[in-house]
Amino acid sequence: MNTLSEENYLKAILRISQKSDEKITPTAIAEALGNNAASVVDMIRKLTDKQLIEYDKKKGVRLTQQGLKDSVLIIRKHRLWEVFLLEKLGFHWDEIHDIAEELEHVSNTNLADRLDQFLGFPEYDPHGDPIPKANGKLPKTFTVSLADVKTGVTCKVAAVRDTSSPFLQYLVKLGIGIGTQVQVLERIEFDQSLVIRISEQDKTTVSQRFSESILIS
Amino acid sequence: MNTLSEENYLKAILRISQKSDEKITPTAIAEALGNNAASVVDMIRKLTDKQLIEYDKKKGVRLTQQGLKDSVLIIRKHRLWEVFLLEKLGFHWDEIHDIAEELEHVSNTNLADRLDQFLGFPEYDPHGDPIPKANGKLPKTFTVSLADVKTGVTCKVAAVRDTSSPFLQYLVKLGIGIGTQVQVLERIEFDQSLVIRISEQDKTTVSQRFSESILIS
DNA sequence: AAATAAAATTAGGTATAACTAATTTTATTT
DNA sequence: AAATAAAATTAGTTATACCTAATTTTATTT
Repeated sequence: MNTLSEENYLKAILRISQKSDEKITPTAIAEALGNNAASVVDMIRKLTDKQLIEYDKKKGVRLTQQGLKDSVLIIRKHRLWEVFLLEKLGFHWDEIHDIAEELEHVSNTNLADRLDQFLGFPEYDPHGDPIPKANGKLPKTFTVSLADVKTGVTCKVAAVRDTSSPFLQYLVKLGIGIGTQVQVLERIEFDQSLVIRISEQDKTTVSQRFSESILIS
Repeated sequence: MNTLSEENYLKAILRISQKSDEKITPTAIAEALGNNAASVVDMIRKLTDKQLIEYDKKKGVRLTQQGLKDSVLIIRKHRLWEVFLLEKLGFHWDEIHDIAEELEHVSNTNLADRLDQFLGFPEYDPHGDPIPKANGKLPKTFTVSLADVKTGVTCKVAAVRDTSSPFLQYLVKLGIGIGTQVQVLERIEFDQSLVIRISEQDKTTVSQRFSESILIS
């Protein structure tokens, strides 16, 4: 079994690898976890010894088969618990991430599968992220962000790239949730901010960083 | 906030205080947690500094108001999660304790109350133990054990004092659950074992240790 | 290619929470 | 009351997982 820290490293490595295809450096992991790079080097050694990752200066950090399996399970549990917290317990969008960060480490073998069944085998979590199946397979993921949508086009919010409270609270304030229709009205060249229409509401302007955090379908 | 270890100590202290009125010694805590007495002395200092307990060689260890509040909340979470695991996820009687040991440490402020509501404000957990209310109050507890029942009397199983897998699996095998009718047919003087009738079944003999672990109403 | 900057690594240190072994204190026998 | 046993405590050690500071390696400029 893996410790809490080990699990958090595995999860971070998986998330980084999903975000881009660049090689995963100790610095990137340090940044993702808010840890010192020296600590990361320690943990890389530990995870390598446990055969959960492989590390090569040229290729960076890679998950082994076992490491991938373990980290996908953590993500699976995280997202299932998020569905549970929102749908069953009535928590708000911006509260569930932090609680799921703790719940994901509860370690019983059957827990994820039973929870999955109890929830009716959901495919996406409340942020639109795909929930890995029991066999490790992922439903299809959305990768086009609102920032890449052409002017005039109307699309639907499919997922969010940022699960932090401030971001999600801002979305609530704007009236944006998963499935909300958004039309891109104008792109301001100066700073790539977007003028958008959210469902039937008045126009709003949002920053580039904001539009990059919204994935659409 | 309290660490995982601190929480486990608080919980152990509460449980010991509920079991008997004798003073709580470092040795008793060490035994309950399976730790070395020296470790317990360290932790007593820490919890005293945090004003969660008071320690006096004469009076032993006592929970302060805050310590009591914290430890009751842990027990509350533990027992609520047990109900969830059994009723909602379909885990068996003997599986839920260990999972709840992990779940009880998840720390969101509203989690226990929301879970409580979701479960319909249950009063007892699947082992018959009373679930502390949000205000810290306990439903009435059963304290008479099967070992104290007079010969000939029929009673109902209200709770179990032991939540270990082997014990619970034995209960399942015998056909005993919370609410099961049990009649005491004979008490063997030699070793205080009991001959009992479980609902309508044939007679069985059970040991003293066994009958002491069953609380009745 | 040399100089500089950035990244990775090593060395050594800290806090937590456990441990063993030795000692002191308290309780129980004789 | 002295002897013995048990309990509590202290002193010192270990593993985990982090840290800072210094050094080495690698990458980027000039």
